[in-house]
Amino acid sequence: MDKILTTEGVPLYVKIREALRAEILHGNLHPGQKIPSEEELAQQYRVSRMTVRQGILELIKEGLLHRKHGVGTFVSYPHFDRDHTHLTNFFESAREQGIEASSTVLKIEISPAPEKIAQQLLLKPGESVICIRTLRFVNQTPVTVHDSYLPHRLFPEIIHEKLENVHLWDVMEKYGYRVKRAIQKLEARPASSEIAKLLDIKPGAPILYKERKILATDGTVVEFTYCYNRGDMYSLTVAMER
Amino acid sequence: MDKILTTEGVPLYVKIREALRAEILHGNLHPGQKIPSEEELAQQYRVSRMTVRQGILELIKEGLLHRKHGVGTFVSYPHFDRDHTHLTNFFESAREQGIEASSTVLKIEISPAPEKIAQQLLLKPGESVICIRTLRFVNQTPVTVHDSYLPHRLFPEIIHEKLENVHLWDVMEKYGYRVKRAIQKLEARPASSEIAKLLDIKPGAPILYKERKILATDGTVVEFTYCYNRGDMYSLTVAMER
DNA sequence: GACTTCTAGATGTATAGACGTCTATATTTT
DNA sequence: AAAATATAGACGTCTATACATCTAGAAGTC
Repeated sequence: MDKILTTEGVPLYVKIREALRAEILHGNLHPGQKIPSEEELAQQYRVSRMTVRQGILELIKEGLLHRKHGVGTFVSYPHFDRDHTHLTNFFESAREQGIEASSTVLKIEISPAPEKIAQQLLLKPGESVICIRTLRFVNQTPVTVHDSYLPHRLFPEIIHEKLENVHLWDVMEKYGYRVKRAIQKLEARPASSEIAKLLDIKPGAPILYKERKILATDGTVVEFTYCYNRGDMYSLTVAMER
Repeated sequence: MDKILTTEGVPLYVKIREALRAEILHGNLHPGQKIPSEEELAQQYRVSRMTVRQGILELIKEGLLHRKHGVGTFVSYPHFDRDHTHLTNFFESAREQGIEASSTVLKIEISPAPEKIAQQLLLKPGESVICIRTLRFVNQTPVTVHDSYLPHRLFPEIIHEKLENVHLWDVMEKYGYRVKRAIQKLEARPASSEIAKLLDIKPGAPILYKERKILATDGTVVEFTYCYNRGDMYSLTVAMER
């Protein structure tokens, strides 16, 4: 079965990588099965072993294949993706789980960006930002306080929008920015008296504290938010890969 | 400055990778700066270009370097280009940041799996598991308690291994399992008196609590761990996509 | 001055071959 | 039967070389 790969302009190792991926996806190679050795594939596709190797190594990095020195290369078992890698919208995921969710806006104002915010949003010092403090409820119980900062330049009219019970991200889409990626830093912190009062808990009670940077599809930083989540009513599940 | 790397048993590309890492960490190469070309490094270290390339490519995968076709290879800016959103090995990432890390084993025993553990590890009820409690230190300060559960069947002799100051994942590799993926559930919780004593904090102080399931490259569940991290000394950064 | 073209330097792709190291299995020895 | 040993197969490391492609800046042209 000598295969000749004729498409031009595509590197050979990419063709081999994709050929292997197709074999796996179509079930010709199934999970746990050993694939042909580098040498065999090299002969089959009439390329050098190093070229085959480069293709295989990329599939290993992706997690589709794995190998063991001196033994061989094998197809990995697919992992059940229970939504973990994905960024979810508070209202959407609450609705999916049949939970009642709502939100109120406690404050909204325009002011010059504090230094840290300017740095995170890639703004010039003093450029103006919209600051929005919201309180979110699950089944009428307050669970989260958000202090969000958005570049005023990108969303000039947002203060006139209805923001109650609406997700900011949906509003952003009206301005042409679709949320794509979040980078979140997580810590456990004691509740300050201010936050404790809002969340109806004791000062010092554990808070899941998040600093969150949101990027749009084009890479623009559209939001920076401090999140204070009630420790006893909030958990976050994430998947990470090596 | 022709460098001869004499240590035996270590691949050349690893030596070059570590030499470059050292240059960056010690500030001889600073963020944004262009590093010597592959050809120059090859001559400097007296190896072939492909060997240099392999070392560089690994640092790029780590996020320490980045490159542009036709231009050159550059040192990344920390906390900006550098990707700290991947699953990291405690000891490796501490070393990369120049932080002193250590760990001790408080308990190790073999017992039948509790129901929840069996479910998470995909074991039959009552199948035996290895339970390991470790305490991790950063600069001599205790920061994390781990209660890890591994299927006994997969790692029969692990209780005889040296586990102090060694990452479990490195030991697992001896048994042919390479860690690939983690699914982690995060919460903020108050410290129990037991955990508080171990971490040298007050009971009730905030803990970043994690339940962590670890999958190997072939998809096997190799570990389930409860992690108790000191809230004031531990943070986790994750990236999520829509 | 503005535009186009050329070129040096850097990374990207690809080859062929050599030898090292690891693992499972078959073989031999005890 | 059990243990030690040898071996074949597969991946891991490394070299030397060649040419392709990309980018920034230099050189030339209008």
